[in-house]
Amino acid sequence: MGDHRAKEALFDVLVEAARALGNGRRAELVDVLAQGERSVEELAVEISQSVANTSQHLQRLLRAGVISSRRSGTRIYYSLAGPAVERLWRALRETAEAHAGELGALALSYLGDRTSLGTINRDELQRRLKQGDVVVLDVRPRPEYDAAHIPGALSVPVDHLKARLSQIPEGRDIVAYCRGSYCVYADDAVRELSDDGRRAMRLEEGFPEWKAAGLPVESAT
Amino acid sequence: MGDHRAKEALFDVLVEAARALGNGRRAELVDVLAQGERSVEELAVEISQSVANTSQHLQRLLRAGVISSRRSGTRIYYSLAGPAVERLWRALRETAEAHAGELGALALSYLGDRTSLGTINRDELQRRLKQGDVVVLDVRPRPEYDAAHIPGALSVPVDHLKARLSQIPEGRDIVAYCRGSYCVYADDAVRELSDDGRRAMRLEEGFPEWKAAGLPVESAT
DNA sequence: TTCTTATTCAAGTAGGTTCTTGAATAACAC
DNA sequence: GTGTTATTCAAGAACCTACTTGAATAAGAA
Repeated sequence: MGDHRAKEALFDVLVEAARALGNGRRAELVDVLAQGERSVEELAVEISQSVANTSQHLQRLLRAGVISSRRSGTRIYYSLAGPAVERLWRALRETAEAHAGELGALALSYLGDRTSLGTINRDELQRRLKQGDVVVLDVRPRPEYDAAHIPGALSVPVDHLKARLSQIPEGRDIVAYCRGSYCVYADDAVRELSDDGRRAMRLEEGFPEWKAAGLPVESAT
Repeated sequence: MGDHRAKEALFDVLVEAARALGNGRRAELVDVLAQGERSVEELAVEISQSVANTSQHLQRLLRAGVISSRRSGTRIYYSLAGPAVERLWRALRETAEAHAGELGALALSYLGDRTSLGTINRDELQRRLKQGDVVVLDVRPRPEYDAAHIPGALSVPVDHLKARLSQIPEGRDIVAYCRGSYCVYADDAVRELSDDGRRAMRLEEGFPEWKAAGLPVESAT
């Protein structure tokens, strides 16, 4: 038994990644980085924080081994450190879901009422993609589409959707997807498409889950 | 887009479980509870903290949905809230391992030099158990063995090992297991058994991983 | 070189966390 | 009822965190 000092030190280190993820803004950063690498300024915009604050959060995540960075000219690009981090972030969301607690009410107030939205899961989408009777829209911001997307998906960031409605092929069902179940972009897109009289539904989860399931992925060279 | 207040609130809640796990003492509690339910006082002893402090940590974990409690007479027993928590705790350890960083040095100082210890993995242990050419020792504290253990394992808590050396069947290899890779009990047992001239090795991971892999489990009564 | 842009650093303030101590409950035995 | 044991609550001291502001680097362009 003995050395409880060394044991404490060991567990204090094991827990560093949890401390890093234990902040809403840093969790938002990880959720965005799960889509692909991004620069500091882009990330600051995504999480609605100052660049200085975002930089400090990123450094905390970096020290904890949750993300890694590379320099390209004057910009620094951050990305998730590896698949263990993706599993960690997923397990965290699942733990929160299992707890229910306030989560339901908060999700409702952020995501709105989802009961009327049609959904489709990964396996079925994959089948219908093979049959070719479906149009897939990637409604995430453009840099995330460029980093990687579902093969054949069209990039239509949700804030450009209204202007580009006419360019979306007709005669087939539309499936919109975004970052994951806590992302509103696909919901908003499905509502807008439905209002326009199109048959639209959202992919149940998001791109990271598609990729993690080992399904095919395409990226802009 | 729209309501970044509601988004912040949502992520703040998603992250509650990470904050709860983001403390070495609470992580130790989770590591013990992964073996089975325990009372407050038992847990306080395990993590070398006062009962009042342990109680406060437990309540924090409870509020975050990481553990659950049941009362039995004058005692309150805590246990992990569900399988998502086990995955969370595992992903956290894996993230720390992938980062390396200080972890290596700290693990060495707490666990000692492991290079000379023989190990065996789950699959091989299961095969040798079927052949019956191996003695399995559960060297965790007794309440953890009582909660659940590998079928056929003998309970020999590591601090009783010296006194019970003579009771361990001879002529077969010995495999000791405990809580997991960051638990020293099996290491200490293997060293002691080797010093006594027995052929001994440790199970690579611990009981929770055995159980999570869907392998058979046995419990007292 | 100087200018520009992206990022990081440093210092300060408001608020949160951890552990301690001693008192308060809650269930049970007598 | 009283006494006993297990657990929780409350208040306080030392320390850590999150965000702000303004200055400092570092790479590249002119």
